[in-house]
Amino acid sequence: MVRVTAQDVADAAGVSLATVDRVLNNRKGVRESTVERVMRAMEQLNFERDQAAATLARRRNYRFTFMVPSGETAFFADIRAEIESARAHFTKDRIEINMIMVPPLDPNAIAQEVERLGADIGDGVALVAVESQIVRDTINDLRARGIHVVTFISDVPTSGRERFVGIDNVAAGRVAASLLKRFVHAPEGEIAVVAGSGTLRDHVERRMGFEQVMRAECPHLSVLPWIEGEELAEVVESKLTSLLTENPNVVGLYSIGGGTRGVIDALQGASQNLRVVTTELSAHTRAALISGRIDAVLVQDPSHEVRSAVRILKALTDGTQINEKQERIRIEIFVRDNLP
Amino acid sequence: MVRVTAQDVADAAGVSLATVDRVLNNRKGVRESTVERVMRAMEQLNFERDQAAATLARRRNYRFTFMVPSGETAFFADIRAEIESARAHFTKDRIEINMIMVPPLDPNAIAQEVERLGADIGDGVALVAVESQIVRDTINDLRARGIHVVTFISDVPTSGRERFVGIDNVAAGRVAASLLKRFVHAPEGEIAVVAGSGTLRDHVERRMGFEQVMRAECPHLSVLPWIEGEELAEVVESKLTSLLTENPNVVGLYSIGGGTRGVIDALQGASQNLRVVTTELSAHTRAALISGRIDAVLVQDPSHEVRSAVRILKALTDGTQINEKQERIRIEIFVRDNLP
DNA sequence: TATGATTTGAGGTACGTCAAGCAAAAATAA
DNA sequence: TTATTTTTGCTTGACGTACCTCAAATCATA
Repeated sequence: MVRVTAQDVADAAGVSLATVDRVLNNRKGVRESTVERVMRAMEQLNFERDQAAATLARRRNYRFTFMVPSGETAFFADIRAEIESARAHFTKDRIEINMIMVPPLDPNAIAQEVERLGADIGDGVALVAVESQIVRDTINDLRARGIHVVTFISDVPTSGRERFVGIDNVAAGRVAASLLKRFVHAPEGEIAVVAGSGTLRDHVERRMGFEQVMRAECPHLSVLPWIEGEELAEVVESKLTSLLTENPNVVGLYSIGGGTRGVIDALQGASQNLRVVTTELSAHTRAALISGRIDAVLVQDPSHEVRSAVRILKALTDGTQINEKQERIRIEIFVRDNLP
Repeated sequence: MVRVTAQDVADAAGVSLATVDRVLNNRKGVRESTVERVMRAMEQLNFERDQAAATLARRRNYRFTFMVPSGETAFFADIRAEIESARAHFTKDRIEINMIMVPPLDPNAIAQEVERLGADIGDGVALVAVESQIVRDTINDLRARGIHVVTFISDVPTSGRERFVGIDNVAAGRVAASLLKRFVHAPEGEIAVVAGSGTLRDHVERRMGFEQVMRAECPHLSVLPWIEGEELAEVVESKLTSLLTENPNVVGLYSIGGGTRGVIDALQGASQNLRVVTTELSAHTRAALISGRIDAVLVQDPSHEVRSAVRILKALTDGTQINEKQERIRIEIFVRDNLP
């Protein structure tokens, strides 16, 4: 197996190495017809520039910034830990990762941080987006400056972000409904929903998906007005406790995210016939899965998401292809027996 | 961020670059005390050799061989396709992948192929192991020759293989039981199990896990003697059809692997109260999930497994660390709504 | 045809490591 | 002490690409 080098391309195209180099790095001063000739040669020889050698020669360090909410949910704590660990891991690939914490759910904070960082923001940004015009504008400004942007966990599809790294949250909601539909044996009853925040697109979408399926396929189950827990365990617990007292016929529960600990605490005295699906894989949900108090947990793997965001940002700055299969973020279903 | 180079280490240790290089590639001719001094310097400076530059300089091509069964199950067809795709994908990292097909379930064939290949087998091997002394010996011989070995999909833990790339199959069986336990609403009934082959350790383990949970937690469900389908759709279909006719009270079904198409065909006329968990994500299982004829599919991601095996073999030959989180192969649960 | 602008070639240096060979220094043996 | 072996330093040339300069060739325009 012999690698095709830029020199080979030069020979094939009948030009010098310097010209191939100019084409490769689209420097100016090459006639259009020559560019095409070189391109053809590259295709024919199936030339792939050696990225390792290139970054070596370039003395290039990739610099990416992660902007994540400073909130205290278990999930974002995980995310931050994974970013730290990725920072260490990726130095060997000359990738420098910068983590910026921003107050959660605050579009202005994102915009301000981006402004404050200026050029220090590096070659690319991964940010947990909040649905807002300010964020859209910020993203578009970054793109206009040639900085790559991926949204992360929570998307703003209508912005110029190049990619979204995360799960399809509508589908996640549908999965939750689909599971509860199968888990709940009662011929009729109520379903409780503990919502997280309504500002992040992800939670809204999950609820949408959940209700779609419930409405369409579970006429025997009625979804109660959802509880807003503000992602705070204490709030969740007290609200859920009173809901369960007031509605003795709750047979299913979906916790959309944030404050899951409160859900588990509130379930202490609940009926054994109450089937539960939550999000977040923490010590609490693990214990509850093992004890059988909850039935399934729907998760996105933070470790995978961080790695994926880094790889995608690198591919974007290198202008190389993205391996779709590798970057597919799964909606993972954990039951007691496939806990990692 | 400045990279620490071998030259920096040399300066810190008060030796020349050449000596650092000797230590780095454990060449002989360096006094023990000097080796230690260099090592200390490397630790202090937190030196990480630049693998990219190293492979570039070494003019090294990694060569790995995948030995996979030539069988016709959808799963192994997928695996082979993924290996092909990995072969293309990894050339840019100077990794050459060789795929050898061996007759399924035949330990001698594996041994013979290894012998036939000789040194052509390259730097490492990934093989779908069959439980057998011959295979154990073959693996140990390879290791003795300094060739790295990982088992793949199906393990032989008592051999000298350095890693197993695949899922915990006992756990997979437990998951299946755990799901069926929740899916089945009937107060009592029978559970049918369609087994694959008994020679591959993976299927045996899945059955173990399944029966563990069923026995311990589902006294109201009795597991019927399992059907041996020999991984052939036709055989599975006919055997399962007669089983369902003879046992009208079958309320749950677990298909362990191989010939899943036959399962689906046999289910055509079955009771709507029959809950079904299978393996393998194919066009057939997809369609059946969507139609609701089956409830869940348990899968291991072939694409991930192949990439993981390659990365692990590379890390082993480089002597670098393995990123455990990245290499965790998931027991994936697919329902209708999280299909990729 | 002369002029200037654009395009191309040639060549060098660098990136961090590997892999040699040879000479010098140090340690060990006689 | 001298001879021998072992250890170390020094140097050089790759690997494939980037990036720069300078000169030569080609082209367009007046």
